[in-house]
Amino acid sequence: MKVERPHRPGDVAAGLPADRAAAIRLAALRLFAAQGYRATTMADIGAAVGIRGPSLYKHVSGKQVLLAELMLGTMDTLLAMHTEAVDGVTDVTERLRRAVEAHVRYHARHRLEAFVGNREIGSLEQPGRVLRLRSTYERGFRELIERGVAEGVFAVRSARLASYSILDMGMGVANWFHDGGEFSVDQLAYQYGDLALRIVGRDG
Amino acid sequence: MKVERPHRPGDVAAGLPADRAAAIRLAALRLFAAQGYRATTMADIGAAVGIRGPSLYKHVSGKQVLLAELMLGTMDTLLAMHTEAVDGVTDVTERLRRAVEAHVRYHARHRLEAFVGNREIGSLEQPGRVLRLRSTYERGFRELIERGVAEGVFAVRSARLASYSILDMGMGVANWFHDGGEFSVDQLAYQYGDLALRIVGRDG
DNA sequence: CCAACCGGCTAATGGCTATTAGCCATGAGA
DNA sequence: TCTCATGGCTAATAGCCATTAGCCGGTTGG
Repeated sequence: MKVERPHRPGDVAAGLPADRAAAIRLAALRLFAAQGYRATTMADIGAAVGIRGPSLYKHVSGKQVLLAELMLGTMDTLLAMHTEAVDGVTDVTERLRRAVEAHVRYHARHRLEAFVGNREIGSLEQPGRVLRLRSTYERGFRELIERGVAEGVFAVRSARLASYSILDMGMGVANWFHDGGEFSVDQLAYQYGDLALRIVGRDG
Repeated sequence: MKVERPHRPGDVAAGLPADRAAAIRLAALRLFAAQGYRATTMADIGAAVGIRGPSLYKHVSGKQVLLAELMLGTMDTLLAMHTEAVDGVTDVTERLRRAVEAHVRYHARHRLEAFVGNREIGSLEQPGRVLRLRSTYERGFRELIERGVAEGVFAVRSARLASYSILDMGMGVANWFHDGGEFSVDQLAYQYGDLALRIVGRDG
């Protein structure tokens, strides 16, 4: 019945999943984002890839695992982008700019993942690992701002408040960004970098 | 069985609800915040006020109505605080400061309402009214920033980005604030006011 | 004193859901 | 050609849940 077209390298870049399991994960992501985890049924996910609910179990092991893998992958990608952006940069201003740009880029490019990741932590049966990764990520920003203050380059009353502000405004991007809007991802990242430097009192 | 202690004026201020219906709404708010709307059962809400699920229907008309009233009340309060804060203030800098302070005060004082309001819009069967109120609220900030730019007092590349940033960082307060922490509500409001003025390029 | 209401309760009702069991067609490899 | 893994399917399992129906003890206004 199904004509299993062989997978070509370009497909992933074009948004077409390589195999059925990947298609299922993508459909789950979209549905979790649009309706929420609990409101999404296995039948919904199945319908989105053209099969019935129970048939999903031939490819993935369950709904909760789908969510858990999604959220772990999200945090891994975010942390990887952060590390790569900041790697080898020692100047604290430049380092903050790059960290914020990576943060915003992530939330614009992976808006559904970010959206689900932020809303559905409570739906995770074992949120510990995800929460730990998130703490690590947040701490990186706070410590960077503290360093900038210690070096006399930044001026903030509270590094904690400044880091929360910067992180929260970047996460907000996932709520409204869409391709083809007023700004490209790069423009957005740059402008949020500016705003972040203003927040820490260093807008040179 | 139940000893209906007469209600005294101080009770509301102490967090004790005036009547059973109010107690139910408060329990629902807490549970919706902690577990999510869909994960919260009528039995849960009943247990939180010491009765069984079906008995709730003697006081409220249903789960969905509980959520809808909650979210409408949330937006009404937020808009009322905003209006009261900026009423009669014409100077654009001062007006922005007061608007931001009201915004942050709301998200610190009513963190559960804000939390639920932001997460459960998708659970509302008729979100139109809430979304309209939210748009109105956002527009107020954007137009205020545009005015500041037009007057040459603020300097931002995009009033839209600046307003989103300010709103998002204020909303983030609802995610971590708790009484007895490092900052009081007033301190928080003031500091976020400063950060907002920095964002719009006016940190006088 | 008593009738009616209030506000509990338990027992349906009607529906939905994740997951498992077991069946079957297809197609590929031996 | 035969076998068997693959990946569909439907039916069954084992719940859970919002809401309604109907019962009943206590309180209270007349």
